[in-house]
Amino acid sequence: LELKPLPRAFFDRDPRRVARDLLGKLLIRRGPAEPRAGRIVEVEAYLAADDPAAHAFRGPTARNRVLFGPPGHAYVYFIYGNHYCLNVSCLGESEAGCVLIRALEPVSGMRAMARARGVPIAECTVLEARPLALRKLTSGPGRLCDALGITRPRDNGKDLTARASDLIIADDRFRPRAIATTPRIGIVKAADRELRFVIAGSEFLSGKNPKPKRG
DNA sequence: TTATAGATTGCCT
DNA sequence: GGCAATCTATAAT
Repeated sequence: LELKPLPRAFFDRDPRRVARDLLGKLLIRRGPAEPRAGRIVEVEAYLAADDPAAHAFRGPTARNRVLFGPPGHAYVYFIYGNHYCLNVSCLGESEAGCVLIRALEPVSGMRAMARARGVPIAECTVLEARPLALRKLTSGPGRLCDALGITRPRDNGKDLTARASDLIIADDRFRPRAIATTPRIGIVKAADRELRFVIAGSEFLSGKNPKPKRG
């Protein structure tokens, strides 16, 4: 995958617009071996201003300082004592919006993903078992970080738009047919706002039985 | 200084 | 469907 990262200007926009436009893009972990990559099928926007659910809502802290820096950088945080989640910062220093990457459709490096996730590799290579098995790799914000080896110590603050970065988001010209919106998942504050965006009908959304509304 | 809730997941019944 | 795991940021003492 010899794709260029998305430019910084892509992320220097309202998080809702960035979120919608990130659907269909590729999240790529480069390394010495085959790249691990997945197509973004589910995201959530966090607005910071007037968004009590956003980590940036109460201003900058040691944990969220990346959000108050330039756009296009990785904000990785640790949650529930077990999992990392990946966000991309949007807008500049004065507006700390971001987009949470919640699910990918595996595209490349599935063997390495399976290894990283502790899923039997055979399950991901036997054709019949694939759809179900592949869901275990990157369908969920914690899972996709596991699969791509994304951690806070390693990746927080990383510039996702840098050519030399080992973690980038790229456009391979894929365009989603239909996009749906729903309320964000797993939050209680501002739970009514429809800031979750998914590729309608994708088999790789988070959750057990995803049924997004049309939007 | 101590308590609690959290942008989750996987295993249990 | 229910709940434990397991750490940390933030609230409460």
